[in-house]
Amino acid sequence: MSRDMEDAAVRRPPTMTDVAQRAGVSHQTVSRVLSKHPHVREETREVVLRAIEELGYRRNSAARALVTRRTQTLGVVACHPALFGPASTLLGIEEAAREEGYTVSTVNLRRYTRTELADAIDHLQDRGVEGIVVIVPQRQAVSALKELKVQLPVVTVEGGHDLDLPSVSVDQQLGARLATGHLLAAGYGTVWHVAGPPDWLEAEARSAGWRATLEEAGVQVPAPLVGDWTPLSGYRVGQELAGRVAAAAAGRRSAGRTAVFVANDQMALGLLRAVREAGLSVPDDLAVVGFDDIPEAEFFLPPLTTVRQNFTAVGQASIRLLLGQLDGQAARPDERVVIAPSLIIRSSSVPATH
Amino acid sequence: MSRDMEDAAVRRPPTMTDVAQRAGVSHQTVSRVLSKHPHVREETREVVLRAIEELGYRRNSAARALVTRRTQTLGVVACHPALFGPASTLLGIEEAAREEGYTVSTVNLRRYTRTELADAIDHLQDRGVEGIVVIVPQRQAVSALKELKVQLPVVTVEGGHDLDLPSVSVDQQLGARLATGHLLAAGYGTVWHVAGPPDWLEAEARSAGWRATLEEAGVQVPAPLVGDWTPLSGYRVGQELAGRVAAAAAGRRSAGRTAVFVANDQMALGLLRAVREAGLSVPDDLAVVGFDDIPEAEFFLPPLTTVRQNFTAVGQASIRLLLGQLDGQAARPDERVVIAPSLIIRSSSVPATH
DNA sequence: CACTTGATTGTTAGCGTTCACATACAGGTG
DNA sequence: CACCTGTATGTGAACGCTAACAATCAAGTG
Repeated sequence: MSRDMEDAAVRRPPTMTDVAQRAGVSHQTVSRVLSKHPHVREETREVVLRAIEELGYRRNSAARALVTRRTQTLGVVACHPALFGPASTLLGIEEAAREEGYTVSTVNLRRYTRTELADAIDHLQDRGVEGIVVIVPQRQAVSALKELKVQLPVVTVEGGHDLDLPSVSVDQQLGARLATGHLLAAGYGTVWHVAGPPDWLEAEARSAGWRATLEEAGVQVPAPLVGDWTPLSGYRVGQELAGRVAAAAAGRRSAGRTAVFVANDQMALGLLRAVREAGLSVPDDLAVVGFDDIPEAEFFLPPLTTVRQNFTAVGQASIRLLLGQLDGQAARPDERVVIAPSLIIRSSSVPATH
Repeated sequence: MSRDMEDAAVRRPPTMTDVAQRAGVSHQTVSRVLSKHPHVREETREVVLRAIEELGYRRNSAARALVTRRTQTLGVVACHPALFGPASTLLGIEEAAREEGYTVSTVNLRRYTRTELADAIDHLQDRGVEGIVVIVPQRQAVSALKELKVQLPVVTVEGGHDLDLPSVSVDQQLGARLATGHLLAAGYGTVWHVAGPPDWLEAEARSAGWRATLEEAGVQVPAPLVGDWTPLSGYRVGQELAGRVAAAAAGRRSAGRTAVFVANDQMALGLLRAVREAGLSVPDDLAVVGFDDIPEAEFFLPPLTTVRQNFTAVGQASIRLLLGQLDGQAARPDERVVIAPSLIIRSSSVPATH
């Protein structure tokens, strides 16, 4: 009985003191070896390392965190992590963090309500993360975050730059300008626009970039159509658009073919299907440009011209900013990183007759 | 100077003792309130809660973990987390874990070498996770894991059931049978197969299910074509297949149209494009069935018949198994969970002439 | 009324680290 | 040779919490 209990006690993981005992040194020397302190004799170092090896010892992270006040953990709040963009960003963040010796704890939200966001941040703070990256693509979430007044260092991603927090985002306006400009340059008279949901900052910025480009070119700005990022919404909008294009084609012959800039690739996919079903040809009757460059885009029918975002860079930048806040005690709410997207030209925007 | 230092010291987060002092009780009473111990007078409970509120106190998770020996954290090792399947599984895991009061730390691998896997698991163990979910879709990774002999509870996902570890996976064979059977039933004489990379267990199982179904039906089994999951590889294979189908069509008229079961939706997309470009029609000249039901599949041209996997269920099951191991001390390596997939029929496999 | 019982609170001792400090010894310096 | 300097080690005290054990008091019980 007493023996059993002893055995059970022995089975618990070895501590630094156990290692010290085995190596014939003090626990502090073991600690020094582990933290690569310079003043340790090579011989003792080896003895300690051998003891560590033999016992299968690993430092207790909780004890370490307790005394150092550092958990070496960062939190991430994400939404829609099964979509290509968010998932890629998440990957970039995790890799960059691990590179710097940090672990990442993620909380995924189904919807972006104030409560859910608050709960997520609470959860992470309770777990002792040292800082948080919040992916806040929606206006609603941004204002919720503004009211929350988190005690920890926070970096926002895709949340615009209105907040008094360091932020990283892709230059969505630029992306929209590249797309729209490309279509105008290719000789299309009009560029329609299928926008994302109104409260998404990315949707807004892409709309704004599209509109500005048209205005600057002195072209009339058609009323934007609105989708919700899903292929289905793109399909529905596409049906409507196909109708208008067909009517226009019947009305004025050769008045300059029309084009459409769709706010993401998934909606563009749905739109392509609708256009096909309407018996129209892409790009001859309607040129299409998307946004995101999901892996599938190259194999759409036809292959989709689109705007590529460097999600890895976004992830890396957000970690850089967060760690910057952790090191330099002072928060620098003015730090903004803007990543430039690039246009990938494929056949959905290049008429064969060209 | 000394005042500054005092201020800095004061600024550090309040402890349980601070709360106790303010509430006029012992720190232990505060602890009892927090852990919902029954024997606390309602009045004191309120006083304590108010003090907590006023000081903005939160429990120090490191101190808690140190004494309870529980970090309330689980680790996940994933690969290709930007792909739909893995990302969805990850999401399911995180949600299920959070539901149970656990936090999830993720490590993403670029490639599945033994070293990378070992490093990832090491990293997680160093961080004190209580258990690990490993998504091991490749044979190579499974054998690496076998040799690793991790001390912690481990659950494998999509790693087959050969390991002496609890495991969760989707019944890939069944999925392949549903797909192949559906095509045979629809009257297609032959079902080709585009397989995934050979060392992927999912690819193997899907091949096996396809082969078995054909054999059971007494149909000749064509040599499988092989891709690497990417749309590009599907495109290349599709070009080859289109050539054969065209040749066959020229040779024997109406000898029963052919069909192909592609091991994932992305390759199916590439294949669809190749078939189109070859001037053939899907499903009239060639019926296509995919696997995964990615959100885009419904909007392919034509909409893709495919096999849907319930990734959320996979995530939940893996957490259930892992927590089961944590509670019931004894590891139960015999626990297997198999999730049944379902066939989603769309027009890529239903000829219009039908 | 002494005696058990249960509710409510407090006291003390770790958990396994790191940090600050003390100690011991070697080699140079005046 | 006393004295400083730097290297190499050990000692003791936190870190902030929970668990185990006391202690106190009110309410029943025989």
